[in-house]
Amino acid sequence: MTRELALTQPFDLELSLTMGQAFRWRPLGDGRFSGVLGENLIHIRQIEGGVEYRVGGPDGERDGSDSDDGLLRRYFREDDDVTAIYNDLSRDPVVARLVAQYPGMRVLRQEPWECLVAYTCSRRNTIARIAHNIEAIASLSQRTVKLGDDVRCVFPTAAQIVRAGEGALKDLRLGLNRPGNVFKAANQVCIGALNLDALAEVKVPCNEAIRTLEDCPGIGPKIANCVAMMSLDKLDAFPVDIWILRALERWQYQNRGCQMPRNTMSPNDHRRIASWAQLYFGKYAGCAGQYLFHGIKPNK
DNA sequence: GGCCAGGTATAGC
DNA sequence: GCTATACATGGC
Repeated sequence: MTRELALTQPFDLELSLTMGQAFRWRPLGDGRFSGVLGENLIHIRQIEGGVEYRVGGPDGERDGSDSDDGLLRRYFREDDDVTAIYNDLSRDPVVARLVAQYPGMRVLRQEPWECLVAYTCSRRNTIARIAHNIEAIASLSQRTVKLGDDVRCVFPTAAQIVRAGEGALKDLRLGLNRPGNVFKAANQVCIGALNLDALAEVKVPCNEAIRTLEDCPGIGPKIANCVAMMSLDKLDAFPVDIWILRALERWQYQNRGCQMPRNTMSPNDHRRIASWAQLYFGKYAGCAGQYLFHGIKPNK
């Protein structure tokens, strides 16, 4: 059964799903996208005034419900005041231009654990290969969800990854992300040393969440900021990668107070730039960063 | 082959 | 603190 969901604010489904923040959406070729959200396999496309979607679970397609609507609204951050965010971001002329050019590019609210693993795989990697890595890791759950002919794997819990073992991860060829990193992170979550849901609470400030994440082996400032922004509701987090550095340089942000790193970027350089960005772009600095990332990346 | 891709940990100063 | 370097894998 196809279900319609009204979305009243600026929204570009394809751009939001494919710009490189989330890695489990595949085009089905007819304007629809297939993706796994928790225990649900979603087929979705944009229509006038919102989206229409179908949903499947372990036993195949089922009727959508109000709670599925809620799941999608939450994922798309429909609860944000998008126009207010855009107005706030438009204090900067470059971001203002990008917002006008790409309206409706939302920051998706991803699952923290999956987001952490995905960005742990992002070191010196390409978006296509991160997606490939994530699908490989998903297969470790051995739990499928179905919708018609489409069969996908649920993303494994930290406990399932620990159970699968370090050797299973090694076989997946995760590149610079040593298998040990994902495995160690899974262990930290398993034993409760890293409680991602607690970090998502409003009372936990961005910088505190980031500090906690950085205590985890294999997680540095870039990944910590990504996880905070895209899964822990800290829209002021500001991940700095080589594309953001290029954007800051290309659009001359040195002239707006940004202190660029001299050579290779140290954790202190990252903290300095993130602090500047939070002052300069404001409380939605992460959204500004997402626009800079999209604006600077080739092959759009 | 050489270079690059959403970085991080480590060892040397 | 800062800097250089190793790290794993695949595409162009």
